[in-house]
Amino acid sequence: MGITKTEHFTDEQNELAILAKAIGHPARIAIIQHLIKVNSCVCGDIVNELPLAQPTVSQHLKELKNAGLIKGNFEGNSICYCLNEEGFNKIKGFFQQVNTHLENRKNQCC
Amino acid sequence: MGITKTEHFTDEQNELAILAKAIGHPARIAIIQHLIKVNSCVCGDIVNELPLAQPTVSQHLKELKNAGLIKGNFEGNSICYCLNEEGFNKIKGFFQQVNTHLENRKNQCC
DNA sequence: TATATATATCGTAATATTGCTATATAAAAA
DNA sequence: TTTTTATATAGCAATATTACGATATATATA
Repeated sequence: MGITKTEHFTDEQNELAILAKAIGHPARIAIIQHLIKVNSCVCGDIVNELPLAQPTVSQHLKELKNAGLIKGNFEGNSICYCLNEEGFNKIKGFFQQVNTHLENRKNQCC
Repeated sequence: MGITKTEHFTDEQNELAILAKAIGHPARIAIIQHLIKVNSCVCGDIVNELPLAQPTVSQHLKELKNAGLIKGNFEGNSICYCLNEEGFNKIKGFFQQVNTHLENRKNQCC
């Protein structure tokens, strides 16, 4: 098929998957890393930073935005982008659970 | 195309993307959550836990294993799965950087 | 050894993703 | 108002992913 059976999973599981999937591309990792470095910048800077055509970058930005991982605001002629806490806070809890688990389990692994 | 230009990104960016992408499916989130809950279990338990056919689950397990997020060891007739610290440790640093950034930036966002 | 049980692989259909060129839109500057 | 600059969208080709039934493999038990 190629179609994910989202209806059989919980909202939380689907939401976490959407967030992780959005992060799961090297171009989008690069965008996030760049925004960490410069705090905020206009779209054009990201286009210059990446080895991809402008429409492709625009598409990646859209996906990050839809997932709630970045925000974009008009700033004169261009659009200023920065990280969106909301999205990252949602995944934070998941990885904290993983870490707590990994720290607490001693040699109970198979 | 449909082909990611991995050669234009750093090894770290590609590695992080592979890990996030592996997590980016509700079935694989469900598998990880189940392993957190029960510490370790055999493949069949996961098949029973998920609303997917056995070959589909097997495929998801393979992807998590290839990404280094779970480990599987023979245990008699069946295979025992548990989380693999290695993979999760690799993403940990990335999210720590994100969190540090989000905490430190005040209203410097656009 | 033969059979049962557990898991993986093959092959395939449906759908999604990636990346591009061409083009549209929208704000700013001339 | 026209032009420039910045970003988004449409449309498309190549490739990847998801899911399944059928089947292979591999260990354990009888």
